[in-house]
Amino acid sequence: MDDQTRMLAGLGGLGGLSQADVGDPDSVRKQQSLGQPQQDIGDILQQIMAITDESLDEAQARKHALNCHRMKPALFSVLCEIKEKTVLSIRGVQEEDPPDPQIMRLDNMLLAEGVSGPEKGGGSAAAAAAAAAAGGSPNDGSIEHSDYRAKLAQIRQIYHSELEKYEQACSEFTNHVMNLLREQSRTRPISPKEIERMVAIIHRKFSSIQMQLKQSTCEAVMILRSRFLDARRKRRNFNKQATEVLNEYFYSHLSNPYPSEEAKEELAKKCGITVSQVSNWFGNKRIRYKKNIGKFQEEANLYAVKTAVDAANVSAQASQANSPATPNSGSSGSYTLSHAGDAYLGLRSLDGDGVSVTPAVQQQQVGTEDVPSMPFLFHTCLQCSDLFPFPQSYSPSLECRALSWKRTPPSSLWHCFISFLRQSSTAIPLSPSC
DNA sequence: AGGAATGATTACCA
DNA sequence: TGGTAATCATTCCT
Repeated sequence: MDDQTRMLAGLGGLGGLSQADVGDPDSVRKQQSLGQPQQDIGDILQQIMAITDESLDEAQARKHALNCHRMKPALFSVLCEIKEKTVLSIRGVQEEDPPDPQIMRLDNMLLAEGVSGPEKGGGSAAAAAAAAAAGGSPNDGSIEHSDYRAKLAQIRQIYHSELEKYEQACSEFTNHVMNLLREQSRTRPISPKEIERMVAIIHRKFSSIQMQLKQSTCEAVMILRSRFLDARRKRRNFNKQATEVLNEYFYSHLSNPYPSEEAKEELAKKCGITVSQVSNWFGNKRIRYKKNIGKFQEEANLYAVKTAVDAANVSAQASQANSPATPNSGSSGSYTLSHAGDAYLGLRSLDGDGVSVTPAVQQQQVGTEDVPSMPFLFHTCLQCSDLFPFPQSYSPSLECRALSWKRTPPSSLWHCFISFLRQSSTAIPLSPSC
């Protein structure tokens, strides 16, 4: 019995075709339709047994012969078609998945945190952003910053190595399955489309594993970040010198305690803190001062005197040098003199209903505020308290609280203020116009 | 230990 | 975007 014959004998299910009929599909149909007697189960079993008795070489040879048979492609495609129509069509609908929003979110986050995407500066940029958000000092910040960066790099490394492993496993498994299916497609109906589908299923499975990996990585980054930020919350008070510099600026700019970006930078440099810390400090100071001007009176007086003395010293030095130029007129960096302005207010004169200030103050006020703000006025009153004994019952801060710093005070408060001045004129000599 | 002081954060606003 | 107001969390001081 040659291979061809034996193979055909093995194809008993096809209806026991004779060798002469095998090459002709029409004769197959004809014989089936004629109701040719089916082989009984015993015959089939016998044939199966015969196959198991075959040697490997024989089986390979038969397989090869089967693959080469000219009927095979036609039968294969018919069976594939039937399979496609019955089994595969059921799950063939949900083929093209839209990109999972969850994965997109995770991807974006990993990219933003510098875990995925290009390595260059990724982690450090995120760390810097976190540092900026936290507004930590540059000195201790650098230590924590590098620590954060190192940990982030570690997470990044683990993430990438795991991702690589998954991708490798995915591709290996896909190849394996593809080869297996291709191999099997020689003996059973597996269309290329089905193989593609199988590959897609495998990829989906692996991408769900990847999503878990991404989720875990995101969690790790979040934990790291929160720890990093928590560490930064552990604040330290600024040193005495820094506080002094900030207070000096604040009280010498009491009418407008809003340092420009340049001034903030300069202050930050002087104090050894960040610009955002300067902003925080001024934010806190303004609000706390405004809330309780009385409490800050002593401090304000202290700085007013200090600044005035400093100004006087520099002025004396300038006149000693016989220089006609205004001291500090050419300096854009230092504010001590050029803005000593408000500090002089404690020593200023009063004239009429308006406020007459020293030339230095006038220079500062013109163009910034035509009308002094309420905290400014009340602070002035308090600074003058040695000269003007205000009644204890009156608390300017109560009125001030309701007003924002720069808002022009309502006329009633102006009148209130002026009436105080009038009352006070009995205590000390004032010009009749007061 | 407990309150005050203070730097940082957050929500909201213009 | 920068400011205010409230609040939190930590440090300082008594």
